[in-house]
Amino acid sequence: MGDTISTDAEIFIAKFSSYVDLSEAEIRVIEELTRDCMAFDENQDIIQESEKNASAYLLQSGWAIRYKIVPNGGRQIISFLLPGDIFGFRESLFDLSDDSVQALTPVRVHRIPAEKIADICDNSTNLSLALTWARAREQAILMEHIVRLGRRNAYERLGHLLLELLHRLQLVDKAGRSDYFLPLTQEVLADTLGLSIVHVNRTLRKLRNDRMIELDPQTRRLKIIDQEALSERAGYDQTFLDQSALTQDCVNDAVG
Amino acid sequence: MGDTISTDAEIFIAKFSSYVDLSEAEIRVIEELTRDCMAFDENQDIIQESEKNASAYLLQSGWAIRYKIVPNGGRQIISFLLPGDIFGFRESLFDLSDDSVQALTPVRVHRIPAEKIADICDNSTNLSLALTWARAREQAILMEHIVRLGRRNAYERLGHLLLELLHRLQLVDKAGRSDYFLPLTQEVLADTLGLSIVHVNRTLRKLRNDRMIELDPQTRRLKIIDQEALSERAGYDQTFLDQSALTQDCVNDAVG
DNA sequence: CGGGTCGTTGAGCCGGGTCAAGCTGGGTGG
DNA sequence: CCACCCAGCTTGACCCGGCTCAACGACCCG
Repeated sequence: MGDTISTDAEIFIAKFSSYVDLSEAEIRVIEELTRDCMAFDENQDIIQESEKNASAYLLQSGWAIRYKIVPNGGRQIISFLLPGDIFGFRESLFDLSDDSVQALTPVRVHRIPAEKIADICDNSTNLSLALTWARAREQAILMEHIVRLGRRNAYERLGHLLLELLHRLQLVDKAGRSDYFLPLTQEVLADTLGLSIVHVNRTLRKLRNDRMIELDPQTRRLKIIDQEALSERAGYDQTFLDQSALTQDCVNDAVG
Repeated sequence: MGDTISTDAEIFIAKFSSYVDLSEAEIRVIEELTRDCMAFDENQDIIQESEKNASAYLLQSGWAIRYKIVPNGGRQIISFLLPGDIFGFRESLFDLSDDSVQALTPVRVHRIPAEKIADICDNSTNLSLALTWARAREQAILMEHIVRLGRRNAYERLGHLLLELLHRLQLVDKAGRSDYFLPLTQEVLADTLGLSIVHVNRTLRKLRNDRMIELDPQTRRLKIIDQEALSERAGYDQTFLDQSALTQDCVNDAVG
């Protein structure tokens, strides 16, 4: 993550620009939104369970997770929040949302009060569309996670997740061609994939032995050696992430 | 489902009314939207994989599933679509959405072209909010499904799902106090819960033996004998479905 | 130097999968 | 009206992927 970003707005401008043409004014709006910023430490909660908080957040840097605790004490990680992601809007609609968002690494976010969101959406179809698109994409990722949990074995789950993270990070320029910084403990992987820590450990070993990945537990650098082979083996199809798949036709239809 | 609905609009009006106050004009919009209607037979696809179709659907009657096929031939059911549900909007944003929607029973839907959606949202904050809320709720259900698959055993998964369906059906007046018509084969349950057919069968038997449920495979009538006990046993908390949890504060914030 | 967090490995067990067979009831054609 | 078929349900026997328990190792930090 040693890249240099001149302003915090850049990552969001780049992300949105890949599927809509932003005007000068819209770019200025984004720059204003990203002017002030909140920092969270590792393991600190960003949104607490049952917090009534009508605002959204732009994730500037670092990794976060959305998770729920089940009655018997277990934790299920629902999704990863990566730089460039937007979150927290849905929660604001419910009095009680029983999921929480927590920083996995030091994190920087930009908070957007709900009234500002409404204001922005009213005044810019492009930005309104961007928000709609971000939510649609988030939903596609959740659906893929359901398939991963329901119909894949441990080896496939791990391979599939590692590929998804690679591609999501690449879209925001936070990964190399085949490697990235993976700040996850084996416990976090286990709680994401519905597996035990021990089995995650053994499955990672298998992936290493098969020369699918290289992972240095010290530096936390993950390298996917053969994306093609791993995609095949894990049943990975990155269609669900493609933002280029948004056609201008659809855009026009959707905004009327 | 022998209830009498004077017009198709009623179910949606009732649903939306539970968290926003609809104006006369908005009610007329809904009535117009539900004027014409498409019918699908059992097992017929409503939205095909990779269909580029910029429209949304209101589900009037019947059950449908959203699912994906995995490379090795398995099927994962991602969600159930019940009367009163809205679907198909997200798909319209992507060129390729790799999930499909299929009727489980005979189904009636109202199709809404994308430009009409945009038009409606522009002219009614209430209806725009309703759409936003419906999406948020759908996402909450997906998240709960992830927890179910990742951190619960077969017994809990089944119990949890049967309770969720009861409560969702009750909200649209399609279930009794503790029983409903469940048009699902054990294969459908298996593909939803990430289990094998055989194990679903045995687990249903356990639920019956424990006097948690009664289920007649012929009539397909399911009765949940002790909701309290089953909720406890399955770790079920219906918070994630509560629409009353939408506070007026939030509404005001969200629409600015 | 001691404690804490995370990773690693072995041994044994069990929840749930697989395979295979039989059952049941409704639908269809002769 | 019966014979057959077929989809869905049921049950038994066996197996295996993944879990649990337990111990140990490696590193970091105070």
